[in-house]
Amino acid sequence: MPTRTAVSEADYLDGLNPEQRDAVLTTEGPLLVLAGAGTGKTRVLTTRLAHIIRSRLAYPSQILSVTFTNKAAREMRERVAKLMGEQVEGMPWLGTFHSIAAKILRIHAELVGLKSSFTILDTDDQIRLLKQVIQAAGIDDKRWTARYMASLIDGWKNKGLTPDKLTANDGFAFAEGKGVQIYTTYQNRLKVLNAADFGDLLLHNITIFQKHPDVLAKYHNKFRYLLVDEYQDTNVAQYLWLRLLAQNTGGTGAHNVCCVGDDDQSIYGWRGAEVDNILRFDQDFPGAKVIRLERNYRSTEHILGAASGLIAANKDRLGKTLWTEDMGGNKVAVTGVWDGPAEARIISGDIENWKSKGRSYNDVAILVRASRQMRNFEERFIQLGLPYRVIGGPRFFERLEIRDAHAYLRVLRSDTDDLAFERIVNTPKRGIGATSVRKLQEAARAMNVSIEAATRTIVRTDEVRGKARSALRAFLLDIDRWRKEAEDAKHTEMAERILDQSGYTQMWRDNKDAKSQGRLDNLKELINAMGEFDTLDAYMEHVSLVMDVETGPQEDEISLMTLHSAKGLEFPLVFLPGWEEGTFPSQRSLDESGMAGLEEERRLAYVGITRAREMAKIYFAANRQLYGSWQSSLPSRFIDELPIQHVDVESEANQYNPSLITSRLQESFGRSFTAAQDSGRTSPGWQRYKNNKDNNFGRAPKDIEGHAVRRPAKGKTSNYAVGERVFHNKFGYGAVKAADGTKLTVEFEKAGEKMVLDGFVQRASEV
DNA sequence: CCCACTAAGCTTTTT
DNA sequence: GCTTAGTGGG
Repeated sequence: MPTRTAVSEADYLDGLNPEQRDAVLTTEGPLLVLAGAGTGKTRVLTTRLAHIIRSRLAYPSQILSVTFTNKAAREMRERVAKLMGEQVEGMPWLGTFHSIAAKILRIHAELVGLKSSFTILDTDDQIRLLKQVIQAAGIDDKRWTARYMASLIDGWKNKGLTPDKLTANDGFAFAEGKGVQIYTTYQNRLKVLNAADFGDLLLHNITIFQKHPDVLAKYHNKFRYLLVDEYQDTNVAQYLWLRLLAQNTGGTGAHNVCCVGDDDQSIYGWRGAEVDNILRFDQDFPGAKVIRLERNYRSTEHILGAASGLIAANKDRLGKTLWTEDMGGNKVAVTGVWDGPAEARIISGDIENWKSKGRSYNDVAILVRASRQMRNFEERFIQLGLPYRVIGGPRFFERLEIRDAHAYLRVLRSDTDDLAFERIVNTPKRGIGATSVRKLQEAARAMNVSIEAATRTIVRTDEVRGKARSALRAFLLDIDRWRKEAEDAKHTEMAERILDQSGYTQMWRDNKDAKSQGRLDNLKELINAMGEFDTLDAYMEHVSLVMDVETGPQEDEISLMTLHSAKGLEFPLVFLPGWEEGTFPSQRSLDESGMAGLEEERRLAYVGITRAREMAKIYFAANRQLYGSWQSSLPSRFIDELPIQHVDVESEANQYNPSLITSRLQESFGRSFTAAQDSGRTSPGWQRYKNNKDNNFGRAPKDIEGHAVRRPAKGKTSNYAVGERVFHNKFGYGAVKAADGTKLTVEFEKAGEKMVLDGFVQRASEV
């Protein structure tokens, strides 16, 4: 047992403000740290860990610290190590919810009917397995797709509901009343396969803790302190798991649990996160201390003021008042533009301007609501030759070729991994068709053995004939040989050999698709990634839980990402395009979740603005192309909610019809729009592009000047008369009710009354 | 077994 | 409008 020693000269506390210091030093009892954006949350977390260890309140191995992402866990580990110097032992219980749950489950797997060597299924495996279960149940698999059922089951697991707990719930309302049956069968299949999906990791932990108090007591004794990052993002299962562990830390009946989070940055409600968890903290842990970190070290007064004013419109929040000593600076700029391409032109121009002042591209981020909005920017950047990187998007380990390669490695490791075997038995094509595979599955079921075992039997009968039979025989021989060779050869060497000898790499070499070369490169990269681990087992555990790959050294590049991926990051200059009703707040979010959805969208807006250190620029377009067709759009309500004293409003010169936004914006801001210069055709990058006639950028400059087609004639009044019947691409047919310049009020037959620009309608008679 | 056509659907993302 | 998954014909 470590003994408590007073720390006289605690240099690691230097430079902390009073609240931060309080959060570090309040080690005993439940503590909620409400850490606003940019208030030094990670610093507090890591210093607190260092403090607990340095003061000998606990050994590193007695502290449980959970995060959501591997990135956060990695960062925390690195920063604690830095604070502690070299002599610190590792922190074995610092990791993501899932990696820690997996670690615990491997120890007690048999208590839930698994073996310690269980495999962790990814979403892809999960869906393929569910497909089989749904088909076996004789349910309409068009109406109840495997993907949909997987999301239902995930949802139940996120709520901590095992099949038996679900019956009291609404499990019968799905899949022709067989929702519970599907779920139960799926869970049984997982058990037979000795596998767990991501949701199971937590759920099995909860089951074990609830049914085996002796096991739980062991962890109570082990963990003296609990630390949770991003508490606002926890779902019910994570909450239950935590509650169970927190009941009795150090075996003393204490609740030494410290949760850190920000209710205003809860943006994952759609994947099961419960803001309620953080709002309710002091009820869950009576006597909890709450510390607010409100001093912001990131942004200027105006950025903070704009963000705070916006988030104040939310009702469900604990409330914080962020402040900064960084007074002055630029106001948040709000700019109206004509359409998406114009938005990309203007922002690109701004970025070139920034660069020409000696600042770097790395300082700049463009944060969008939905990834489809990235396209305009990418096209423009490519034209101008501006360097950029897209953050997020499809991840390395989720790629088809990587999953196939992993399936080969899984078969190498285990002769009972049915899902992996099925995946590669005919990849590359060996002439083993769906019929043959079905026979193998049926045989396996009948004999109650794995598919590989069933295959070994069946190739000696006449059940499978001809090419399929010889191919299966050859495949089994390959597998046997690989397993034998793997006893001596290095795992990277084996992987190369298997991919080669199975014909898998050849398959991609023969494929004429443009993506094939990239896939081959990825396979090489995979071997590299494997080389960083000593054994195949170590590598496989890593990939199943750490679905990301270390990013290499940074070039000087503009960052392009979604608002969601931007959480936790900061940039001197932040662009926030697409602030239009329907796009942001997202219509779908509003339709599906109503007021709660709107509040989450608003929190997303808050996250966006608070990423900026020096300058935040918001844009809205009058016209937006959605699902192929153009539609006119209105500025986001969030723009109206920005406090006027922190905002500057401007509009793209001669492009955004100011009368369209008068009602909303000029009233709120009480002033006219100033003009934003569209440097689209004068910027240095555009000059470069124009001078390089031979450039091969794919898109004709049509997009760059092409919007003129749609622009209503300037200074003219509308050609449409009141009462005239018109057609609109999105809203359909309607009658003109009023005309104000080029702005028409139309009563549409289906869509009701809308205000549209006359450039968007045609005479009904001319359609 | 492969390719070509059609239909559908279409935020956000981690593990 | 564009991608992806599923189907049907050759």
